[in-house]
Amino acid sequence: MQFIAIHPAVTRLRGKGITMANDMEWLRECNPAQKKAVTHGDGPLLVVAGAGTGKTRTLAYRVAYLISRGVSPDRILLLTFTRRAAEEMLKRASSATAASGADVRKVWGGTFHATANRLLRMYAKPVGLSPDFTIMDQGDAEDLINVVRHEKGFGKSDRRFPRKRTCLAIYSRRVNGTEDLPAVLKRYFPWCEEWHDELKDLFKEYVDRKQRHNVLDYDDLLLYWYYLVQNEELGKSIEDRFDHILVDEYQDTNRIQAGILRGIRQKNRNIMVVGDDAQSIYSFRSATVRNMLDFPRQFDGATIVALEQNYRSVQSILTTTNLLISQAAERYTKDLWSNRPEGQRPRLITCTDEDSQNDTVIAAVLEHYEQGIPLRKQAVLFRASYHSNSLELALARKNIPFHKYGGLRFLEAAHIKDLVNLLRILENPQDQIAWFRVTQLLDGVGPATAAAAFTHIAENGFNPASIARFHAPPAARDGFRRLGGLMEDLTSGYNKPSVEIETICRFYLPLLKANYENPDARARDVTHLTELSNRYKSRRAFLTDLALDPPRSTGDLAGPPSKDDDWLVLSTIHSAKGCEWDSVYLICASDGCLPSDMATGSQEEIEEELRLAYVSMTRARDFLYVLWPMRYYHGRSRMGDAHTYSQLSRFFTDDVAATMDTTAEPADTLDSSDTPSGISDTGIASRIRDMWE
DNA sequence: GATTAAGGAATTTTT
DNA sequence: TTCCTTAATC
Repeated sequence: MQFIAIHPAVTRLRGKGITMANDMEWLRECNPAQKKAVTHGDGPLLVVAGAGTGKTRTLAYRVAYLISRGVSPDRILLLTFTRRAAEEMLKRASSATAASGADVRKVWGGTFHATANRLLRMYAKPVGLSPDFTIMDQGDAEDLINVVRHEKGFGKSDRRFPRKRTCLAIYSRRVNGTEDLPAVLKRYFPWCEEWHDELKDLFKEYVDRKQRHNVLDYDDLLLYWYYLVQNEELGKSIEDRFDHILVDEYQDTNRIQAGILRGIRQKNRNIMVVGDDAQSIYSFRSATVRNMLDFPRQFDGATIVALEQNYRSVQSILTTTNLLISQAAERYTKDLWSNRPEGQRPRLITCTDEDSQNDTVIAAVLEHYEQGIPLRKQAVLFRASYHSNSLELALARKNIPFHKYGGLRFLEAAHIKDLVNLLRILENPQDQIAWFRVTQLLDGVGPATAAAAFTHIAENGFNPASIARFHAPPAARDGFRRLGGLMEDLTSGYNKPSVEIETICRFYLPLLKANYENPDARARDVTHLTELSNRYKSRRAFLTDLALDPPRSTGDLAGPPSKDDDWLVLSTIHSAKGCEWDSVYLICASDGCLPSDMATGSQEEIEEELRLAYVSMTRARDFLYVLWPMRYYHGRSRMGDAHTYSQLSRFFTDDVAATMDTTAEPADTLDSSDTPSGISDTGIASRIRDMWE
């Protein structure tokens, strides 16, 4: 025991260049390229890591290596795409360095946004923020934009003003990229160009409003951090905190993020970035692979290491995915290879319609389950959240438990927002959006009364309890009295967040029953939120985590699934990033879904869709199924059978399909039951279309 | 004048 | 299923 305790000091004394053979047993798990990255000395390092090449392992061991070389854990900054990814890496680093007694938990690990939050609270004063700022999620930001938009009277004309979501997207593009507003509009939102002046006005007021109300949106977290490090003194202070900076998923960072890194790596050039240009799928968030490509220029003398051995997939899957991604015009990473056996060829399955697609997926999932692959090692992936709607119903009918990741999340449900906004009022009574939302829950209160109520609050020094004295219109008086009572209860003393939520529930649950449909399911969500809050000591930490690292999955529809703690994973491709499963089912692989009809405007957009297909298929270890329905039903089935015919995604060219086993599901309707099996798409339709190209 | 109910439209991906 | 406008009602 004592030996272990003095061990870190001993290793530090040994200095550089001497390996600690016993310590680094785990280095043997690395292949030569990984080892080169892990044991890299000082200076910038770019790791180009293809899918499944052991990126997590490399980053984790790099952290472990640095610590075993005497770097203090709290002087390491590990930036990842999700908090889960950071936790996973630190867990592995922790077991590798267990003997040294170093506390890996002290590593600064997390997303850019979470790190920004932590730093901005420390440096709030010099940045001009109050340290108790609250963070708006996307929905809040949209609401604030909406309020300003209505105040300004935009949208009153005969031409339709952009929707609030679009407004925020434009704003976000503008601040995260390098283009000015006219350029952003022209390039990404051409149909909004006529609104340039109004939008500019809107954004000006939006920014002003955020600052006055002491709230930050997601973009602000990065922006304030960026401007913080532009200040020479403060930038240096942050630079000095970190001996080493490691960045994961570098292909999905934007210009601001790269600027932040440059700002805190002026003198100290110890920075390692890891990425794969073939997996860049976040350009809608202004991410650009240019960051990766420009890295060697921005950090002179950078060492470049490429990881090309894939440990994840069987060779036959790689054959298909390599061929698929080779269609990309711009590509810098090489083909991947694997030592794993040939394995089962990926299957390309044509289904008559969505129902048949659902049946096929479920049958295959169950078959693999019978063979011993638990449900949680199988995943159904899709381009857009709603693509899984009918599958979710089918799974629920068959009592197959599932969790869905991505898309509409827990936090975006109206009733959860209500509760969170009640908490947010307590945390930051200047938060206008929170007040708007909460007061409009009351009977007889609309935008006008809500605005008057907020003015009242502002005039009373933002004291929440003062809402009780607000002169409400008769119809709303009772509601305001009860809200006032609640605020008095809540501000009368300190309580844990979970206690506050319970108090709030006594006020809120009756409103929930009155205002929403299926109140029972929603009440269950409320209970779930209460349980979540139990883990937190402070309200601020709870709210911050909800905004920056929201609960990601919903498993509601399938009833209480956790019976045996096993569930099928349903996920958007974006949310599947970085994950792997034994068996993967890519559904809705038809043109219009993947590539999405929304993203076929330019060559760049289509290429990003191709990379999405690539990301989804490279998640698979042993089995890969690609399915597409020939027919989609829409409409509520009232109108008979309104449907459209679709085609196989353009990414599955004849060449790609030739590396897969193609099957057409036996049709169960008369009109197509004569289709000979084995023949899917003869390409006739596309040839007919080609005449008009 | 403000609220609410109702009808029609549109619907990517996420920190 | 949510968003947004319009029409009816308090």
